[in-house]
Amino acid sequence: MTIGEYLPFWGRLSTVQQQLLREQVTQRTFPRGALLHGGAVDCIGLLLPVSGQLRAYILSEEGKEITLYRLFAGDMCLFSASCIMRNIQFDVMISAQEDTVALHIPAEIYHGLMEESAAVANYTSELMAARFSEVMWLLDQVLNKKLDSRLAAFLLEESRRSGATLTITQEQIAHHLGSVREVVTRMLHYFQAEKLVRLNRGSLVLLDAASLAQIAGASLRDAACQTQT
Amino acid sequence: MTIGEYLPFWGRLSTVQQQLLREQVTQRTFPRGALLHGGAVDCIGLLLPVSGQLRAYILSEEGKEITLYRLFAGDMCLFSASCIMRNIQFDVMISAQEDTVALHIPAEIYHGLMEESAAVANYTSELMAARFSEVMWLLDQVLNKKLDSRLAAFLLEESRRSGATLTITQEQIAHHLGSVREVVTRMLHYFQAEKLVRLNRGSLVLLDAASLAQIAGASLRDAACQTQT
DNA sequence: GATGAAACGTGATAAAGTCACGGTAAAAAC
DNA sequence: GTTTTTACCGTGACTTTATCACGTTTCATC
Repeated sequence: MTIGEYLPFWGRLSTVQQQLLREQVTQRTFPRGALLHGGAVDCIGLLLPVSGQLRAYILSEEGKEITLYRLFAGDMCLFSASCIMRNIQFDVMISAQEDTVALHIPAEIYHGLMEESAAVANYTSELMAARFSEVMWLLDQVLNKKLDSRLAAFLLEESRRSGATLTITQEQIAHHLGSVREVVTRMLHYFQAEKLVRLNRGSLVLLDAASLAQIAGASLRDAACQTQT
Repeated sequence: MTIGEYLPFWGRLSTVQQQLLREQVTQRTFPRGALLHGGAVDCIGLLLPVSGQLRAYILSEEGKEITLYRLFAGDMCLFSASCIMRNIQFDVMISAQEDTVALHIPAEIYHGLMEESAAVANYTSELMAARFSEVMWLLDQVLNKKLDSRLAAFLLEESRRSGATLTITQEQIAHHLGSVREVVTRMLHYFQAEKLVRLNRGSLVLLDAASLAQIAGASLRDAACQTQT
């Protein structure tokens, strides 16, 4: 696996810069559940997931979580580079949702490239704009949508990746949505009463995706938006 | 007023680029309440407020608003440039809170500079990071803070600019906070009962800033953060 | 099979948003 | 200068979501 394929600006780097990256980029693996960034964990540089899944989220003092966005193979993880960005002082947590392999670019290296190369700097802008866009979408959801539609949309999005059976606890769902377990439990039971899902311990099965999609309404991002970097 | 003073990257531009800006940048004035961007209003390029105040906010289908951030003299308004940024597809509204004078850089000009100059591209990144940071702070507030502390913090921040008497309607306050008038009304009456404020039609007076600050708690950004660009 | 932890269930209460009014003061119209 | 209109404010009833405080079930492990 060559580095260049993961970096859109590769072709616009000098051979010296390309050589520098080839020497400095390393591959790292993170076990499911590992915390990659946030809290006490220091700045580690930039990450490019090759396989697996990373999750960016914020964590309140009381332990409430909400997922900001998730990163899959090929997406670039900017916030592991928050040290690069002064002006970013909020604390985003990033953890591996599955066993994840990622390419690692040390922060100083990337920072140096940004200074030298307009292509790299512009790529960084676009990347940040993409993440910003996702967070704005989230803010709109939190403020203006009801939880049942957000929950239905979440279930449908998950099932796009893993099929009708989702292996996830109700507490994890609540953490994704920025809600709490009790509320998710009650709502899932309402869904079950309507024969939209079947609940098990630690998993659930979607029975009626069409009705869920109707409840989800505008909270459901279409598949096209998902793949955007 | 020279353009260069408003643009940190001015010194790192070529004389040709500087000349281009001098020719293309114009001064515009917007009356209080004018909508500068969002909804049907098209992309206008980049704005640099010289005096006055701009407000960026989102608007739900039902008409609920929340302020994302505000821009004062010297801040650069990125989102009027969302056409520059593909990847930004959410709809941020920007309106003049007061009569506002701003320098205007046409979108194509700025876009061209970003392509050519790493300094401009990096400045754009930093700017976006700063806005992103503000929105993340807001998201945290919305999710994790109670409305009384957010309201108290808002009143204190406003009074920093305009003194103890705030000329603002309860509905406007609600729009800043992403809440609704009724809730703000009830909470303000609670504050009045506690002798923290005195309410009038279309205005209110802060009576006990210290107690308000205590209610505001962690929702109150300190003055240092305010001036950051 | 006992034990402990993780996951789930549920009722009571509180905070905030929604709905539907109605009142009052200020501004505009005549 | 009154009348009319509009913007702003007040309030009760109800819904949604969060919080608190438990209890129950399932599962792995000794």
